[in-house]
Amino acid sequence: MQLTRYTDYGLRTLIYLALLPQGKRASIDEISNTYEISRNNVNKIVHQLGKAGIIETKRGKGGGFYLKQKPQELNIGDLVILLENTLQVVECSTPKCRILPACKLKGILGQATQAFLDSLKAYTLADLLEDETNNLIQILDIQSD
Amino acid sequence: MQLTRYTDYGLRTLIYLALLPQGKRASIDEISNTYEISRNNVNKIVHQLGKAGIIETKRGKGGGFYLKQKPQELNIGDLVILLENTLQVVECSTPKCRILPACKLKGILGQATQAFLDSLKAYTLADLLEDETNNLIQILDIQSD
DNA sequence: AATAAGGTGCATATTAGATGTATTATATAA
DNA sequence: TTATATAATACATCTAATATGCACCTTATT
Repeated sequence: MQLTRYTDYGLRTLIYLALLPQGKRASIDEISNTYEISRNNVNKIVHQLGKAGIIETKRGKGGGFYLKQKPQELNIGDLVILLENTLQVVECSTPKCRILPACKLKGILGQATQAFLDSLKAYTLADLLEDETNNLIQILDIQSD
Repeated sequence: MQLTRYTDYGLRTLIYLALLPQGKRASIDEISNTYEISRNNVNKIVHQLGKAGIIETKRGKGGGFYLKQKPQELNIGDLVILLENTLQVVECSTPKCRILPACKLKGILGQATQAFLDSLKAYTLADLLEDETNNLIQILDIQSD
């Protein structure tokens, strides 16, 4: 049971953006280089987050993107739902499982998935930033100016 | 986020076994044909369940396997832990994530995974068998003799 | 016009998972 | 003791989702 790297990278991108100084933009290359992840993947993530209204993107020279919402307003559960392409933990229909009409497993697994998401919904992006002993801003080499 | 088919098939195999009349054995071919799933996959599952002491397997003519424990003693959460090869929902180490030492996501996702498993731990194999309107035994064509 | 950025589409590579084939070990029955 | 039916084991191959690469388009700034 794993989330896709896409989802992971999406959350990391948002962590990066949440740490940017007010008014500053990030670029796809910047995120891609910082985390050493594929430029193309970041491209898609940025595009999706932009369409979802979570970040504001701007094309052209001097363009880039930044968080449109406050970190404490971005719920981790909702973000995972947005980024992950499927949350159906078993595939009953293709090929069709013989016991589908009488199967109680679907419902039980659905409940468990809901418990997973509910647990995540107790946190926001802001909760991913706090840390006492280390410093994410330093690790990510985010400039303060 | 999906469980492997292996896990799904493992649970289906156990459902089948739980419905067998006392003293009767199933074979790999029987399970494989009934659910129309790969013989080889069932082979591996049966082997693993045997090693784990959940079923009793017997080689040779007239061999086969049956549940060693009662359905109400087999916890779904534990079964998923047994069958699923990884429960680490993100891979932080390969390649190593830059923010690993300061990352709070790991813990939050770990909690959510635990919530998923705790939800499953409220059920046993016996809970997968009850159903009022349909009849699993009929659907699976399990003979009563 | 040049340049730097995101947007879009498609091709390719990678990998986990699933399936296939073959052989071995074991047990039963004829 | 031989034939047969079964699980155990090992390894090869196929498949599909995911991830990455490449090319080009669109937009904005200088």
